[in-house]
Amino acid sequence: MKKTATPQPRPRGRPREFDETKALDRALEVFWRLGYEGASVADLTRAMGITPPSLYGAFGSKAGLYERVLERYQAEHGADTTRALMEEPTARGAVERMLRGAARQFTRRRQTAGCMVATAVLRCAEENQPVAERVSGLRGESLQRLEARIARGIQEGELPRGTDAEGLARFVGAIVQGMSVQAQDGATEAQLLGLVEVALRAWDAGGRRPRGG
Amino acid sequence: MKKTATPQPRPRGRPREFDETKALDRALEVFWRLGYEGASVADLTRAMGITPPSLYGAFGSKAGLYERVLERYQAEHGADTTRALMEEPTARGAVERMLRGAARQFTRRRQTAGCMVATAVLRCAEENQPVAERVSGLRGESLQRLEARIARGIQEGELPRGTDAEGLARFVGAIVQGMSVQAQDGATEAQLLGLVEVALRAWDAGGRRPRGG
DNA sequence: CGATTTCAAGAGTGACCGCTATGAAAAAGA
DNA sequence: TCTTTTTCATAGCGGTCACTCTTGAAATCG
Repeated sequence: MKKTATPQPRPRGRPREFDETKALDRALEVFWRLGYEGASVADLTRAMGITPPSLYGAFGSKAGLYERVLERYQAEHGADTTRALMEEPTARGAVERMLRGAARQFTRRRQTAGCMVATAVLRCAEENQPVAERVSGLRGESLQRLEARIARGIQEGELPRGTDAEGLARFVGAIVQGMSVQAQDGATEAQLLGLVEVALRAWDAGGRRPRGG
Repeated sequence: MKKTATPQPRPRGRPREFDETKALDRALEVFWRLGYEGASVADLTRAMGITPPSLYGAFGSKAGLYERVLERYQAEHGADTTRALMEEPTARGAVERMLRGAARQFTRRRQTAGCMVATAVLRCAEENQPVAERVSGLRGESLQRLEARIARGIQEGELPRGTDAEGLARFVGAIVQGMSVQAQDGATEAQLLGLVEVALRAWDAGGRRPRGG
């Protein structure tokens, strides 16, 4: 059987010598560990195994590379969370899977602790403000998705009608962000799971108005 | 009546011309807003109204200045939290006062959003690792104080005997850290208070083992 | 007063920042 | 083969980094 013809003929000039995806993964590791400002172009090129002109030719700028890295991070490491929200039949189940997953993911050996987005570029020099706003926007989108899933839970009768969807979403978001901080401070998976236990009991009491003093 | 003799005679050489406390407050604002790495010595000296030699003469280094700023931050802005833990008769009351206070404090107008310690220097260049560890240590101490207050609540019978003090402390700490992130992302006091509402209901269910499915 | 001590300011230290000009090398098209 | 196109590595751009040398002013001491 004939192989399908390669859809795009080989481009004109000298072919790229490095694997863009692999280089991106190396850059991801560096940005994750050192942060946007803490990672210098020299750190990045060393890890990626390329020279500065290659980096700028392929990604435009340090900020452009970071943007590509963020996309890759969300596709590779944020997929579990997204799937939890999509696949689980209940909002409660989605949140539980999300939080337990985060506890494991944030404390994986051979991987930088914490989340690359939840606690990234919180403070930075004036000149890097656009990057900070980009990451802040990603956190906002996460909160939106969470809130939408909760709202669906209310509509489907899983949660009481008076439930504060935004408050609940911000609550869950805060737990994830706090777990990311504590993971970076050295917390173990077991310690984070203890935290999650308390949070999930909160969820179970979350929709209703407080019952008394 | 004679005044008590000044305990320390005026020092020999030319006296310092700038007010160290005021300069410290100006530096605090800059570090708070831009972060440790994002704040350059030029930013700091401009805000403090002094020249680099004066800064280095008085504080030794950028890291030394940051250390002094952290002390001042804890004394000035962290005092409410400390007092809540000390003064409130119940752990529950302390946590409630702490969280509501944080919601207001993290969103004060004319002040940088979020906490200067809860989400500071999470990622940084290799060379600044000691600073990151210092701030991480401060967060650890906060968790310790929180856990101790909760343990006291258990001992005094306020909380059930089986309560997971560490899990509960980490839970409350995560809420504060998450609130700091969300405040920096633009959340309002009302939004953070909604989050706190959910968290406090969690607390009320927090000590007990889950009651069922 | 002169001597001593300490501070402040201008000016600049080498090193590193993000980024790029230059030109050789490697592919395709003619 | 020869031109065109693109990528590569060397080398280095102007600027800023944290930090300090040098000089002279402002205080106390004898």
